[in-house]
Amino acid sequence: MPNLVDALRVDLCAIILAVTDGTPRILTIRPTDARATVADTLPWGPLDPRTDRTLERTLRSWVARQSRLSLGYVEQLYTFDEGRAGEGLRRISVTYLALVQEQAVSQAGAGWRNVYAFFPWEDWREGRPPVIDHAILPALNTWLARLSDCQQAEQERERVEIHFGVNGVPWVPERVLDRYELLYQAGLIPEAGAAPHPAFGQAMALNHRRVVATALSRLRGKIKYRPVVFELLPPRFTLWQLQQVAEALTGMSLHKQNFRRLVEQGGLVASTGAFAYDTGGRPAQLFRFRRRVLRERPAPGVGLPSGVRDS
Amino acid sequence: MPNLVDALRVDLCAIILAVTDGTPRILTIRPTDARATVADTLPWGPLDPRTDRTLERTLRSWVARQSRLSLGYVEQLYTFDEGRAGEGLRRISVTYLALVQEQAVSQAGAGWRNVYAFFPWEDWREGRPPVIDHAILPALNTWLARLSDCQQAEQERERVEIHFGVNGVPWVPERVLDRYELLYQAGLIPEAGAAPHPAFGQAMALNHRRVVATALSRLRGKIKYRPVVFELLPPRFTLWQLQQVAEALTGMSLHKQNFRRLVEQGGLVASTGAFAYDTGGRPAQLFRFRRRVLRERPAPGVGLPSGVRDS
DNA sequence: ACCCTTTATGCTCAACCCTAGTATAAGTGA
DNA sequence: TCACTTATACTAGGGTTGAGCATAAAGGGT
Repeated sequence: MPNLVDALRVDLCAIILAVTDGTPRILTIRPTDARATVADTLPWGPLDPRTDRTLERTLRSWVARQSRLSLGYVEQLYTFDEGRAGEGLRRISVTYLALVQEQAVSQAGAGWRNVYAFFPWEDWREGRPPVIDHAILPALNTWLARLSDCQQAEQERERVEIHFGVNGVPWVPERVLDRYELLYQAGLIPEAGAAPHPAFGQAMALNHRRVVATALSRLRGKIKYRPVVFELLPPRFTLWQLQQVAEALTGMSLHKQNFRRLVEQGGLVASTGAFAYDTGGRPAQLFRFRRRVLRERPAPGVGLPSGVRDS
Repeated sequence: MPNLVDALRVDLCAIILAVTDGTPRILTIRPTDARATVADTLPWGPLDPRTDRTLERTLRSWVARQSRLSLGYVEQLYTFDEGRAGEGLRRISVTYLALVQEQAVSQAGAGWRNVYAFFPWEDWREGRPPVIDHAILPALNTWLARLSDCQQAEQERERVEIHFGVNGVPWVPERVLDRYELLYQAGLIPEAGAAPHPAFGQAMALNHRRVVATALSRLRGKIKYRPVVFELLPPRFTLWQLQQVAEALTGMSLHKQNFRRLVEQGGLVASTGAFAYDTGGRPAQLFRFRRRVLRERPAPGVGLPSGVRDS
């Protein structure tokens, strides 16, 4: 039996998400390597198998070291096999998703980046992004046309339809990862180091863009049955703030009155009695998250996006 | 910087699930170690970082070696930190969930075990399992009573209520893992090697029972928005077979007529024109899964259990 | 004071879906 | 034939959702 404990490293990688002013942002680290055009990375670091206590704790400490952030809500996302790097080192990376309220980061190189800069086709809040019809679908179609195997081409065409909402297929926000992988297989995702493409989004180092896609997929799914949005909000918030966060994550606009009815009748929030006066119009009640809802309802979440836009 | 590539091993672990005659079963391996009362394990094996190509491929080959099964549908489940074993070896295990149709396994030691033998409190198909009120809640209550810190006791009491459906809180099938962890923390889960407890279920080796709990949680959640059940069925099936599989997984009985309407109107199945005559009554149409539903609906799944029982 | 703009919030109607049944169809075996 | 079993059709009532109209309450300008 070969020696299995050599040439193997486990890395921990964090995607830290916040929503400010209706923009979902992730924390990135710009490597201080001044040589080439280095792409941003997510905060990450290796596990020391002898001294580190748990995976999550190690992750937190790497994040603290690289960004001085202390994380609250954290969940494990996915474990990627990175294959063998140059000198034969096998890398496995375990990724985590953290939700925080955006805060200034003083650490050099660390900063917040708009998620939709990496996935321009995912933001439907202003309607179907033109980039889909102008750039993405044409590129996918030429890729399909070049496929020689007819049967496979048909299958891939179906994937395009399903994931990008063509021919009457509805757009499904959660399919972020499927869309990313489709574009990747079609050779349309610029590699790290390449110039950012206005239609296909900014690059990141390593496979970090895939990690972000995984996170967004998971989050868009989870928001519907778990009250995770509240991790991104201050303790007291207006319903409009809540809605903006939900919209920022799902990339969809929601009907304001119905959203209000949903969260209020759903018992997700309770009024604090206080008001916010800086709304520009009538003052808005300040609400707080009602933890008790967890007892009352099986799957409390904020309304699923039906693609409706506020007038 | 310390040498990080020593004393670390990544294991791959599979939970392989099938449903036969309304019983959900998992594939277990009985170690051939004849010494002590060895508990069953799931199929697993270490990753060889130098020769193995991908995590999933390695997993498949371990399963094939230990049970001669060849897996179809496989998804990654969770990555566990197993801590340091005796001699300082740090173990990480990446677990996968596979869905198959049950088939005979000839390999020595391999066999199928009823999932609910490990989690007797999770099967509500015959109504609320008596074991909850007779054994589990009393044991949890004495545990709560012993907690000294009053505030923590209140929090833990709330967890019990939420997860076990006390005081009008609805029973939520997906919370399998939460319930397992609660019982574990309360010291009520027998360790591997202990005699199986009729109320708290059979033991498994290592943390494998936690892995199974994780899998069941995931599956019960996923069944509602993804057509995963069909992986467990033959290509042609009756609606009653389909319902039995759904019930076996969720642990809930469903209203037959409504279930039929749901899957039929939902476009999940299509009639094949053939009939099954061995039903004991009127012959039943044979259906097949309608793959095209993936195009039409955002989240096609089989109806959520509302705890209704067929008369 | 009055009007206009802005945002928050209340309310309604119709379409749709789900729940819990009742009723009927089509086999089997006595 | 009847009794029994399972499959399948249909329906009445309640709840939820989608979409829009209407009103409330602030600020600013005149």
